[in-house]
Amino acid sequence: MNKVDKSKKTVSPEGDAPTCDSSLVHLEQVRQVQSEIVTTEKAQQMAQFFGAMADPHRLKLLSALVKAELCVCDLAAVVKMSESAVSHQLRLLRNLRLVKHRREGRNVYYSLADAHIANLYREVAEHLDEV
Amino acid sequence: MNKVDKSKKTVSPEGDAPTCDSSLVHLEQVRQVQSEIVTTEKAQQMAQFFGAMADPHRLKLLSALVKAELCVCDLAAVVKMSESAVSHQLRLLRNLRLVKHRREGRNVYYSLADAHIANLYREVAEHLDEV
DNA sequence: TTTAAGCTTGAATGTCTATTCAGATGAACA
DNA sequence: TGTTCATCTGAATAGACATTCAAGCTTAAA
Repeated sequence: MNKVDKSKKTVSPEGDAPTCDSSLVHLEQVRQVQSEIVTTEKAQQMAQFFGAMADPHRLKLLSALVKAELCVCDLAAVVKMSESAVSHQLRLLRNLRLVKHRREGRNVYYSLADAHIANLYREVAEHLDEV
Repeated sequence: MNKVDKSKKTVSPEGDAPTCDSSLVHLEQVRQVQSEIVTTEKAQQMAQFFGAMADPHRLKLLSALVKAELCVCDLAAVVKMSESAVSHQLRLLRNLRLVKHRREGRNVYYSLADAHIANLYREVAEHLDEV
């Protein structure tokens, strides 16, 4: 998770002819691919999403929530973190819509936002077993 | 992407009885879930993987490689980064087996390691469009 | 209405990460 | 063999992130 595009490097201005700073082996292909790749905005959005899952503690929280809806103090106990730390992480997951929450009395219960998240989690877990 | 488990917090030692530092609303459920969640090792492995996709520049590289096999200088041109920066990022992706490479003369061509990566990429891209 | 439990929050600190820069490697070509 | 091109690498700097600590809400029970 980082900023992005405080970059405007010195790369061939993609303007004309086979000019280039440090080559460009396949100019045509570069142009074509350049027009097809993901936009910076979308890439940032995706990076945020992947970033949310790029932390062992958050993955443990998610793997717990795959099993059951749990309140903060229980989650803290399950993953052995302080409640404050868990709360910070849950806020992040909440902001990115990976989890949702509801209040019941003094407790706040968290659960996965939707089935996609669980599926994605499982897919990667299985992918890594294959390799 | 971070270290993990230089943590051993002060949470109920999960050992015995209904003891607990700061409550524990559902002791039984906590025990059960605790036995079912992902291991720390696996969580770290998954975090590394997600971490590899948690950067806009790397996502652009991957989205380019979804379209075509490309050499380093072309990739640099496509995503408008220095070749050095691209090389650093590709090394990371290579180490985590997201991409593979082959040398041809003085050029090194990169491509996606397998179909899983492309699928995962597309899934998340689409998921984010839904919301 | 006091007190406390459950959760959230902001600031501060330590750690990790990405880029840049300079230099090194390996392959091709003169 | 010497030179150039394409890529890689290590060190250093700057920026991002996670946890802790202390304090602030909100709800329920005394």
